[in-house]
Amino acid sequence: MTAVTRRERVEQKERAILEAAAEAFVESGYDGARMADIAKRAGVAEGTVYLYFKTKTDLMRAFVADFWGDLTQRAEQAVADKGETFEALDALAAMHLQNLIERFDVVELTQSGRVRRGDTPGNREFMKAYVAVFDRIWRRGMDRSELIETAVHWQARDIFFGSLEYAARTIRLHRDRTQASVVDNLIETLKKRYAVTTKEKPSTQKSERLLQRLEAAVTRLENTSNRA
Amino acid sequence: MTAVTRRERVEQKERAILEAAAEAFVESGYDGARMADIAKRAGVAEGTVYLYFKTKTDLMRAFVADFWGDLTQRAEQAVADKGETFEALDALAAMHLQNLIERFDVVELTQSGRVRRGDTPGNREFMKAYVAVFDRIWRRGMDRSELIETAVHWQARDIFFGSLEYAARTIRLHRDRTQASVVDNLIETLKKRYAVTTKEKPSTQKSERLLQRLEAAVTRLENTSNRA
Amino acid sequence: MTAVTRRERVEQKERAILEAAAEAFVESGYDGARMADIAKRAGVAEGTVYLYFKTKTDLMRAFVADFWGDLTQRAEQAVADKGETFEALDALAAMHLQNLIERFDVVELTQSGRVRRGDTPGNREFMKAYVAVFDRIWRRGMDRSELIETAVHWQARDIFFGSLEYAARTIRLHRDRTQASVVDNLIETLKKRYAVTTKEKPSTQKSERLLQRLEAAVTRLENTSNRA
Amino acid sequence: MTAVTRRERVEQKERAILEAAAEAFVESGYDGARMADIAKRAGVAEGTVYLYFKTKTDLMRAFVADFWGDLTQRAEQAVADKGETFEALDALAAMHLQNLIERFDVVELTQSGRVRRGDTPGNREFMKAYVAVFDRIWRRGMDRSELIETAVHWQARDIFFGSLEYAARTIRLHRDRTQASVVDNLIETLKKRYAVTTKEKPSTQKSERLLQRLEAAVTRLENTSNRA
DNA sequence: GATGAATGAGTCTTCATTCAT
DNA sequence: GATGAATGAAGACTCATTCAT
Repeated sequence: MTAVTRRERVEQKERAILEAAAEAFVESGYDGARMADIAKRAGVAEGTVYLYFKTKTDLMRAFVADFWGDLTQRAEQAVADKGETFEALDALAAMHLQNLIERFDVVELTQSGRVRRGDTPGNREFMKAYVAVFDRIWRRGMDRSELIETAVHWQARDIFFGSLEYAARTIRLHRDRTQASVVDNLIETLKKRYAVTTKEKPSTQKSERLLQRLEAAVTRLENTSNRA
Repeated sequence: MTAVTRRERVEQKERAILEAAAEAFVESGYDGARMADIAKRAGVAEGTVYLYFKTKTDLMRAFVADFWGDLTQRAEQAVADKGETFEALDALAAMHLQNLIERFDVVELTQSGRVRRGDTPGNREFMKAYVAVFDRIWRRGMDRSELIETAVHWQARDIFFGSLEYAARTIRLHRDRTQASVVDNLIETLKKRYAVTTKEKPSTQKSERLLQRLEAAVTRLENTSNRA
Repeated sequence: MTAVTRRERVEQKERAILEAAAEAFVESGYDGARMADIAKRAGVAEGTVYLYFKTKTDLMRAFVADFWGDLTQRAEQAVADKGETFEALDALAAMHLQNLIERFDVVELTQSGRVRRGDTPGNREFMKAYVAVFDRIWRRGMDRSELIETAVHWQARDIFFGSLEYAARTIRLHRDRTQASVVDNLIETLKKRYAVTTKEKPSTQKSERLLQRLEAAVTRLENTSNRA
Repeated sequence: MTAVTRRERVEQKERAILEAAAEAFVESGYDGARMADIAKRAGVAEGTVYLYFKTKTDLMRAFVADFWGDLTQRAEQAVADKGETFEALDALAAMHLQNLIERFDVVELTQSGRVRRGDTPGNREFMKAYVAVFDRIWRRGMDRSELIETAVHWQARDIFFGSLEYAARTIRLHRDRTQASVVDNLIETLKKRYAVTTKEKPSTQKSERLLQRLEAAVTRLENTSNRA
């Protein structure tokens, strides 16, 4: 009944395995998960799993890709209709925090650089796509001059994702902390730091820009001498 | 020179094993690490490891405790002589980021709540002691009215540690980003959000700081070129 | 010839493992036997053994059950067509002694209540089924009045099995002793003690019966006072 | 205080180890017993055990020898003052059964031909000395013509020891069976088979014996009820 | 003689992967 | 394509025995 064409049937089975893998990996981590268990959960024979995924590592990779792809899509939707920069960031933050909390295990499993032996070189790729959602908002904010000119893109990004991730961790332990307050505070903080206030004196801005250039130069110097 | 009393020798061996374990765990994670390998690295027989640590899990536990204890101590020292709140936070941030970058693997391994199967219930305990260093600074800042009254302690903490952690991750991938700039930006951000404003022009402070860095960088350059 | 259906092949392999285990256990005892060795003897890989028996203990259990089941069956057959009590006992004794001598190691291994660590709780169960063969003969002998009324069932049983077991042990050491002579002597002894002789004066019988009742009463008394 | 001469101190330590070994072996069997545990129980260092016994096997051997030596001595004492053959056998049987029941684990451990790997080739030797007590009685019985001329020595011995051993096993499981009744029945059986009949009414003897037991039981009862 | 820390060979067991059906 | 029985390498842990102090 469900699925008729050969192609559909294949995809359906692949999906089943992937979902089974997700469960197993999240429950027990990469090493803890058993292929036999995954097969059973997916309702297929052990050997069958290997028809779809060459190795356990491969299955892990696929699972991670799948997960982040899904997340990215959701993030993009959440942001789609937001016009103003901080409004969009607010929406993204809310969505992200929600995702982090809901699927914390996966995120953790996924991004811990080296999911120990499931060596998934390329995990980062999927996360990049996700992070790109933020980047787009930010760039547009700069274009629209809703963000101060001296804002350093990646620094803001670190604060954005870093804070949320950490918050997700603590929120799980302290159920009295609300997601909303975390998001509000983060946005407020970013605003205070990066939003363009019309009152700001241009002269300040100018010297600030100069400082910024100096900063870049010094950083380059530091790196140069460090490497030497 | 190399230990004489029985007690010293025992402690020395325990330390050797712990260090070997650290290496192995960091390199390969809990599951990936091999007891045989740890023993070899420590220069003892396999069975000997079990004289000091009842099980692999136990060894992991000891390693984690050891690591965080050390980190905490270092953080406390770094902060000890700092009076003003943001000065102290600056020092702590610098130290923390340094630690994170240097021993990123361990931190990751350690704090990913569930190092899968090495189940180290109580890891959080060690981190708590570490986080307490921040808490003390913050509370004093409130007492001294250097922080705005509406500041929410834990939110600030999330931003502080979250940003640094995330930054550590990205810095490892983008060598052109400096630790100093990350710290500067974070402190600046926190100030903008939580500092009680005293009219003082912030740019002055900042440029001063930059001058210091510039001086240091140039000095290094001079040394480098002298050597070449 | 050598099995065709899947089911047959599986059973064949299980049997092979069980037989290999029997050999190993008998040769070296529970602790002495090596799973690797059993696997090799059975012509399968080490892991395969674990597909059929969850653990070494489990394998031991199966082996013991198997062995006694087989023995019981053989004993029942041997006795099947014997009518008169002592004739049946003779057949059983011959069969039992034969079994004991042939598979002495197993019996010893098996019944030494505590095969140390192969802890086979329930071994006794299998032996019970075996002993039941004797019991049936004895009860019928009582019913048919071929045994004196005062005969105590379990005492006779102890002599029967005890003598044979011990004899099996000594026969193995002194090859000049024949099984037949042992069985003959045992049956003769039991006859002298428990067979109904028509010549016996009724008066004697009567007093004997009285003594028997007294005996029972005393035994009860002894137990009572012991327990108190 | 206890033990002064060097020799005494040594023997005392050896005894301590032997006793510790006995405990361990009986509790856990040969393979189950740990040398470290034995050392601890004996209150000496692990290495010390090896100063007294070359190997674990050796220790086992010594323990077995010790055990049977003691048993033999007790059996000889029990029999010492008995004149008539069956009287002596009765005493020996009672003593033996008592021993078997009390120290069943050891006997089992000891005599199970191959205490698996503790390979004690020579265990039999110790048992031989024990069995010799029976042999002496029997031979004297033949000399005195208290036993029929056709009696086969070893067959009688098998029945004697075999029955008692088996009975010991069952008695442990059925506490309502008394040792006395087992011994009585065994002696009665042997008499019926091997005693030279002297017309004397056996019932008399038996009833006499029963009277003794009755008296003893009643006495115990009296004491019991007094206490209550 | 005594100690007990150190050794390392030897065990059971697991599990990713293969392959005959 | 699917199955699942079979494989066997690998790993944590134990414990009799040794030996430097």
